[in-house]
Amino acid sequence: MSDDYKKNKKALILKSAFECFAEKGFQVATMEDIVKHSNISKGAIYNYFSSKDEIYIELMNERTSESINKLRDELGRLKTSNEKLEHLFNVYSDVNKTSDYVNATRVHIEFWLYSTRKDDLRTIMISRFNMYKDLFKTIIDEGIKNGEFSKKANSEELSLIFWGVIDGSSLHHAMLLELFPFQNVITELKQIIYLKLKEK
Amino acid sequence: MSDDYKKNKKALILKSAFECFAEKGFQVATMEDIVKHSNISKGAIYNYFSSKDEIYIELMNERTSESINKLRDELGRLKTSNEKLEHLFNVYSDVNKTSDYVNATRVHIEFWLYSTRKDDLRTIMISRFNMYKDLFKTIIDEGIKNGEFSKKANSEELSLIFWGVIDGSSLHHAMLLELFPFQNVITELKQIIYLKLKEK
Amino acid sequence: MSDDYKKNKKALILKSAFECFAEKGFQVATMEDIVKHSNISKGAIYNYFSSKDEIYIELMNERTSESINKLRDELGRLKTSNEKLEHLFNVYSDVNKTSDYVNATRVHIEFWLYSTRKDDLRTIMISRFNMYKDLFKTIIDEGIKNGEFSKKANSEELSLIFWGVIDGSSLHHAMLLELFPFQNVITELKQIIYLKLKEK
Amino acid sequence: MSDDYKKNKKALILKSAFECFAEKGFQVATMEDIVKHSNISKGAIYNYFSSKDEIYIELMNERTSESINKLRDELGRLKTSNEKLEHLFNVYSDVNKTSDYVNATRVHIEFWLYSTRKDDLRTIMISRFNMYKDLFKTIIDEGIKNGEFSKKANSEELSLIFWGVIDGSSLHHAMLLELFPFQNVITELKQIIYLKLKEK
DNA sequence: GATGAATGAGTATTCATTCAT
DNA sequence: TATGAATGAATACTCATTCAT
Repeated sequence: MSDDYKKNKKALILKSAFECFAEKGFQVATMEDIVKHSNISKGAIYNYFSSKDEIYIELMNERTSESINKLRDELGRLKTSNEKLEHLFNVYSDVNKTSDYVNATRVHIEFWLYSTRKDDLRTIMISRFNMYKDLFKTIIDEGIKNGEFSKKANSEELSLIFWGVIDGSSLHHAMLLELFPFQNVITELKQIIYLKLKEK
Repeated sequence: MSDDYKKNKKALILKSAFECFAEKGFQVATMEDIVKHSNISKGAIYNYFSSKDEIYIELMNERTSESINKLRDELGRLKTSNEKLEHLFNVYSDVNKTSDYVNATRVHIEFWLYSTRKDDLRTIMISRFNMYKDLFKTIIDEGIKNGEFSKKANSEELSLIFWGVIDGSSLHHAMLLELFPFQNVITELKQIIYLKLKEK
Repeated sequence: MSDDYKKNKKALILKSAFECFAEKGFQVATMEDIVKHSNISKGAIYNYFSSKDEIYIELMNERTSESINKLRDELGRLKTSNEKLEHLFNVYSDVNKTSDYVNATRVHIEFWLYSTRKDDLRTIMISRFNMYKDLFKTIIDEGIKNGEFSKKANSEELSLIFWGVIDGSSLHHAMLLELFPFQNVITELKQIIYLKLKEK
Repeated sequence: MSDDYKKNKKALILKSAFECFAEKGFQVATMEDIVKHSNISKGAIYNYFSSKDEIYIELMNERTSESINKLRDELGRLKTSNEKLEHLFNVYSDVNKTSDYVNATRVHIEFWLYSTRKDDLRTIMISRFNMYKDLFKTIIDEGIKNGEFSKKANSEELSLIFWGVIDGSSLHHAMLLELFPFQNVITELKQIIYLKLKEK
């Protein structure tokens, strides 16, 4: 079979797995669920992945890489630090409307907790986290350097605040759904962060 | 047996359960784990709780009630909105030093995700969330009313930002441990929120 | 404590046990059920009976002895074989109206099956069965001897038919309840048995 | 795997289950017993049946259907009401010699009691009972119509007596085994029923 | 004697993984 | 490669019995 065929099949399995994990949670979703959802036999799945854990890990790997690459790509196309920062806020301001985002939140946070207890994963997740952190931090640092932002801004902490709000609010949003004014929160967050960035 | 005896036993079981859930997660921790950890027999545990789920729910109920009551109590003793807000920041600025807090985070967030999928729990958790939200919001609203804070402040969104950072950063902290500068983040958060609260 | 007190308590326990076994069956009813139903503590019950099995066996012992003694007593007061036979038919013709009888049937037949698998009980139950069989058989034999019944009657087989119908119909009745015309069956049985008994 | 293979496997499991239930009773026999007796793994059994209860119910369904179909088939081949009735008596006169019959009795009567307490099963069992009842009753009714039997015969009650003796005696036989003269009882029953059927 | 909390072996059921076809 | 039947260790929960008070 061609490599393409295999890649496709793997992708199909991962997609199904994601949907099953989103619906029930990783622990509760069974291989049988994935079999039914994907219409791929149990044996076939085990030809591509050696365990349920591996599916989980590979799935999250792929999703995170994809998401971070996409972000980097988009940011790379923008010029000013202002534009870049703006873009970051927009991404998360829009994203919440889809019910996909709620599913993604559940799966990602469950995986985050899961990684917390596995040293090999923990290392990976920490470096991933730092990538996200640096994404924001670098924008601020560059903005400071080129005079767009105030020198008083603490890029490290502001970045951690930004990602804290993103993850914390995603968690809250996953529970409250339409009751949670995700967009307003992001807008306000942008405002107060800019108060700091423009502080004299 | 006295009511006190029973209360004590229940508390003992809950404490053990919390520690087991913290170590392995609710789904992975087994009743056998709790038996071994608590030195209380399986049958005895089932005399006090009708299921593993009930242990989980009662455990979280108790912890949340306790925590929110404690907060309210402490805030009730303070006079100005400034003092109250300050207190809230301090609570979460200090709390992170204990490894207990990491455990608590893991268990609480896992329960949060768990509740996301059970309608009866979801209702409860939403009202709990609103209590926390209102705790912060009320301080701001009162501060605005009595002139301590700027009228430009959006109490609702600021509250959601505050709790977003608390929960999001707790999650990040649970992974990064001492690598995560929890205190600095809170300090910075306080600063930028105050920028808004003091805005003219 | 007086012997009377003890006897009373035992009787109370047995009564409760019977009602629990009737409701759920011996295997399904728990000691806890008996505790709740009797308002006698678990420990107390074990002071009077050494096991659930013992309760069952003693309960059935008592009920069977009582029932057979009552029958013998009533029959002893009657003179002719005709009267005696008539009485026997009447007893079972009336008995079915009470819902108590359905309960008794369930418990007795379950115990009968249970005894089937325990050699010590089996011996006892066989001798019990023979007592019932002889009760009917003796009436016929005496009736033949004193000329009330035809010499062609096979007392042994007629007795077995009688008790077969009683037990079989009780079983059917326990399922069909008011749909089962117990009384009609007994009446018809009496008729055809009398056809034989009066055969020339 | 072919449908035949599956049917076979199911039959194998049911056969094993029947033997285990016969030996120990449904409640006492464990899934582990069936596993050992059948040499089929626990998981495999659960691939074919969703619970121990389902095994029980499907087992009894099958056995009853089979038995009633066989009876109907055999009776259908016979012409006169006399021949048909004769056949029915013969079936139960012969059947008792096998130890299989004792096992069947135990399992069937335990299931009868069990159904007594489950409304869905009760409905089914009542209709099953009526099939058996009608089998006998119809023979009598036809015999009356075509002049083979006396008009004085009450087909309904005679049928209930017949099945009462069959079930009651089977129960007695299950306890007394070779001590119970099953054949003689049936012979005598036939005689007295015929006395009625030939009554002028 | 009475109480009811504690014990822990026993039970039905699930599910990740394997493997013959 | 794909299939899905088979495996069996693992798990939540039950309940007869014991025993400290």
